[in-house]
Amino acid sequence: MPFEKVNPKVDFPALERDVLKLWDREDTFNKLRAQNAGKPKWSFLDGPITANNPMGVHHAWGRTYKDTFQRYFAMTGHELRYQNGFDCQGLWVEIEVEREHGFSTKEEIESFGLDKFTDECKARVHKYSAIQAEQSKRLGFWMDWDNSYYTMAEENNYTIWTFLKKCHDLGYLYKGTDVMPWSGRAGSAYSHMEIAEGRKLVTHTSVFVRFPIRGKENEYLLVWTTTPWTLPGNTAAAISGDLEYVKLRSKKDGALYYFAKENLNHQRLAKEFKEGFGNKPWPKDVPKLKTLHQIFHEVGGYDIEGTINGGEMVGWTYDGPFDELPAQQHQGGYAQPLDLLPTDQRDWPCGKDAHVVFDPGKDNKGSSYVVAGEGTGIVHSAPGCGDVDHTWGIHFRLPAIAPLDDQGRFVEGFGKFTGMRAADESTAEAVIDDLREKGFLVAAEKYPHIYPHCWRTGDPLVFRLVDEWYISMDWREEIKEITKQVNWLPASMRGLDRELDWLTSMRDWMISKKRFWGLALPIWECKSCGHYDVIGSREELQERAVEGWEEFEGHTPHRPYVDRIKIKCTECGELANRVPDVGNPWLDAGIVAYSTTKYNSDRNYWDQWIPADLITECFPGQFRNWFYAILSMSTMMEMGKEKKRPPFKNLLGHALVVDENRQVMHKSDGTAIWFEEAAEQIGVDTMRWMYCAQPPTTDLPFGLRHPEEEVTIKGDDGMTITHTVDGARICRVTSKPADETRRQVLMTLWNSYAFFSNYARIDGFDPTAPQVPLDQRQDIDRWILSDLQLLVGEVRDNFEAYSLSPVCVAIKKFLDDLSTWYIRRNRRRFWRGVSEGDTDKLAAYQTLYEVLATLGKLAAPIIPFVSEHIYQHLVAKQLAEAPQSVHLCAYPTKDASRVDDGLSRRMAALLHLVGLGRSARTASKLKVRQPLAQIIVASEDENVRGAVEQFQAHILEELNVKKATTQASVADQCSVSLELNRKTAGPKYGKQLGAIAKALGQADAAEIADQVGKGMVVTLQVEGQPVTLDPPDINVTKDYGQDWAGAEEGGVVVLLDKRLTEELRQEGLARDVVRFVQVARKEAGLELEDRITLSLQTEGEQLQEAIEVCKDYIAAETLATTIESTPIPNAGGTSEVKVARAALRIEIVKA
RNA sequence: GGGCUCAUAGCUCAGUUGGCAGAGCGCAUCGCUGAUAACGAUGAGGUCCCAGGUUCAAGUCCUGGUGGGCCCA
Repeated sequence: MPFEKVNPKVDFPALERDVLKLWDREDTFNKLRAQNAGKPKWSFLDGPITANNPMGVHHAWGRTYKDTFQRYFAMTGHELRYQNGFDCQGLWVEIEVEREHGFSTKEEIESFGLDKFTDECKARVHKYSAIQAEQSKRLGFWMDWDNSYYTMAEENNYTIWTFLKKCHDLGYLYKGTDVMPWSGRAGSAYSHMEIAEGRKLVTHTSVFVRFPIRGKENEYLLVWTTTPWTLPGNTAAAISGDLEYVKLRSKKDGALYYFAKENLNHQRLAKEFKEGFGNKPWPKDVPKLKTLHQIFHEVGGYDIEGTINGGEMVGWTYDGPFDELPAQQHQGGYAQPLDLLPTDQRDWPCGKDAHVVFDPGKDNKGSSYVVAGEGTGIVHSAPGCGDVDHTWGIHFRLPAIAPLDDQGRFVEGFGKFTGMRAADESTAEAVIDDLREKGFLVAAEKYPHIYPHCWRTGDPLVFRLVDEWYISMDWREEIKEITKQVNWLPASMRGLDRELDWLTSMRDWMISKKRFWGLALPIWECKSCGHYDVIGSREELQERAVEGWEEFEGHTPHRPYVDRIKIKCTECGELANRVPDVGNPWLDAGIVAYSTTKYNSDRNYWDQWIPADLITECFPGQFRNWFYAILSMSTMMEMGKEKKRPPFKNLLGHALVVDENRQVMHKSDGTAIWFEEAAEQIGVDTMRWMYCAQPPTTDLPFGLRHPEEEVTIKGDDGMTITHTVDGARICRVTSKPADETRRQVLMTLWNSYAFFSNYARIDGFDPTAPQVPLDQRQDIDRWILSDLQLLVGEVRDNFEAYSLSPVCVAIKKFLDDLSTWYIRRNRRRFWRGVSEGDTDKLAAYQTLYEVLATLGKLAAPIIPFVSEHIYQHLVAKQLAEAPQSVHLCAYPTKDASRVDDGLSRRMAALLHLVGLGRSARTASKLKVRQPLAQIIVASEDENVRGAVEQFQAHILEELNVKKATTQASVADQCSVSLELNRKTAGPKYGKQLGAIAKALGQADAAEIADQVGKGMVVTLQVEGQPVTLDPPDINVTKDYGQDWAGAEEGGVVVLLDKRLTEELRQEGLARDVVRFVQVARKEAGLELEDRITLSLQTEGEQLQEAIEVCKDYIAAETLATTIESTPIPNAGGTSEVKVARAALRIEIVKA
């Protein structure tokens, strides 16, 4: 079968779609799985992708890594699981479903019906997991798509139950109260893991408020807060014993204020006013903040009446700003009923009786909790509204007044505030108005700051006292031990240190969320006695169920059905209900090393696949999220075993995909690039190469989306694509890195393939012909084959080390050598006519064939589509017994016997000296088409001299010279200058170095260069003392006369003879003519093998003479049967050019 | 506030035990080309963030500062 005629202009996306159809038709993936069944296992564990939106190019980096490694380990003969994962449960899905229905509160969901709501969440997950699967297929991601795992699956949820029961049995599960960041709209607390992701710069109204000190006339504590809504919950005032406080007498009303002395003239947010907050500027509509001095000065001035140490204020009591509210008068705090408080808190005072000045002391790192800073050095403390305040409250017996319900609104007991949303600015205004009326307000101002927001709804978070379920982290040392067993890659990311850091400092893990769609926490709590049980499996639940099993049976363990089940309290015998909370979604993803590998149902299977060999994910965030969850949950599952297994052996992280200007891309402003847009405009192989070649530590500047430029993509069979699968309009995507990749890698490979294929077709090359033995092939053949073996070794080593970037570097370098040296140097072997028994031509074909076929296999895991296309045409269609797909082939192994180090070294030397030759020509403005009489190569290095000898023909041709000779030195053909080699001389002579360099500059350069050249020790007089220098201590540079063009580097000197004879000049002109004729042939659209009649007409005498002298040469090069000097009638192509300033008219016609 | 980390060409980044400051991209000039919208050569472009210190010698080691990033509080 003849080889394909290859068009150098290739449409890669179209080619990729064809290859996808081929794989589909041939069922290639399943053949691969069958072929590898029973072989040694290579285990990959997929981190679940959130099945809530279509894929963008930022997802494709990790998925390319996953596919590339799977393909490599399949080709090296391993059995794989190919299980993809979808992350299904959690608030993010609920939010989208809420949006579709226009819900904004939890009540609306409840009246809609929990059963219908969770069904819709499931449906949404199914919709987007299907979309993501289709997109992944287009990326070439080979997975067992019918066997993907879903974190909402029963096995996943029940395995988490197993985990939670283990935690409970070991005493790590507990119920606690805490003040948590809370989203009113989402109706949910946020774990500390999530909060970091939603910080925004906003402007709030902050207030200075005065608290009248009890027992003193007209004296006040001055406090400051950015959250006025917390003031109704005020319980105490915190100071620092390390601070000095001023007594300031205001002239306005004679009131005496206490606040930290440092704050009087403190320039608040002065730096932010000038420089902004990080990369965000100071908000335009917010004036510069006033100092306290200014505030008091502007209302009539003040006097300072002395200072007092903070410690002396401890124990003072004061009147709170909202003591009239019922909430302030409720014993033990508000709004919890007294009998539900922990017993030791039931005798605590009510809020209004607790108003005391106290010193909370220092945190665990030794710094004071209260500092002067932005406020007044007196901190308003509300244990029901603040995180740290709550901790203080427990320690100092300060009751918590919890004002908010689960929607973030004030509950009963707060007077006119009841029903208001804490996060609304109007609530702050209402509080401020009230304070003003009652004479508590000193000043209010606009205050910009970074404030946490709900990362899904965008609403500001408030702090709310809640019951939540926690896993204590007292076993963090065990998690660390497992963590240390993992190989964290890339090493420079220091992943192990970062994870250990997190494990050291993390707080107990809050695992509950007061929502609907998620893991049902298997905790059944008895209302009457407070006892709770944790259920570890479906079977256990059935056994314990005393009510509701019939309703539940046939449903997944989700709300609302699982809530129907009641069990009998083991303590008091009453009915216990499931706590309504659902689980933190990182529990869902964290269990997959156990759930997806059938830990509970087929322990033998788990045993074979865990620990996984590899997981790979995007780094940012995952130390606190998936990495943390999977490591800690796996550790718990291993508790009690003698030898604890890590869930995986290697973890490979990578950075983010950003736009070309290194900005994060956003869906909201249209800059996020959808997967299809990129795939069809850039090509998937190009993208895959970009991802693999990128150092994993550095963000990948992918490209730009132009939301204003809509494009239509021409698909197969006249089909056009205008929208993504999700209905977004497809827009133009540009990418300089992709263009570069396509040009330098894919096009070079394609062109090399096209070159081979087009000539092999003309010549009828038969790949099954007996191989020309290596020792009968040219040196350059054995060189490229030797380098090919070295490449195989290097690529394999790096794949095994999970290091893709060096694989790409090595392949690209080889491809470059192949294209710009091997093929370039051997073109004439392919051009010349076929003749019987021409083993040299056959050797060239066989060499290039082997290189391309092997290269295709090497690159197949990274660029599976082009590799497949090339393989199909070079191998599958040519050799009947060959595997049907490149991906069914065995990955190449290094054959050390074909490596010839000496040859590789000499070829490297040759490439170097040819480069020097070109640079010498360029420097002397002698273009390569102009033949020169001779080249002299001088070097001490025998590889260089050997190269000149061995590759004589290549040097003559490549540098267009008539003769090449070597010398050990060119000392007598040049003038020299000297320089001291400080690297070698420094350690020997130390302080004398400067003086020696000076002496060397003054010495006789020629004489010393001669001595150095002969390897002699050089003696210099330095400051009256003799100093001896070894030859390596002196660097010699040379200058050559006007007859020679010289270039030197690394001990190699190349000299080109610049003197031109008449003959050389004519030959140069003839080569110019040939080149123009070739251009004319190409423009006339002639085929490579077409013969022509040629006419060359010129007035230039020298040119005419040159054409005459070199007629045979010109004819042979241009396939001209005759060369005329008169016009040809009906010429197929004509052109007017200038050769050496003479006009030349070229006419050609097909012969 | 604490910890970690980074600062080198217009851009992105290398820079080994301290020894003549580099690569890729971009730009300019020249060249090669009947596989190559490719490629090759050359050039311009530097306060190696600042200030001290150690050393014959510091981009590199030490101290202090400035600025950015990440993490924790």
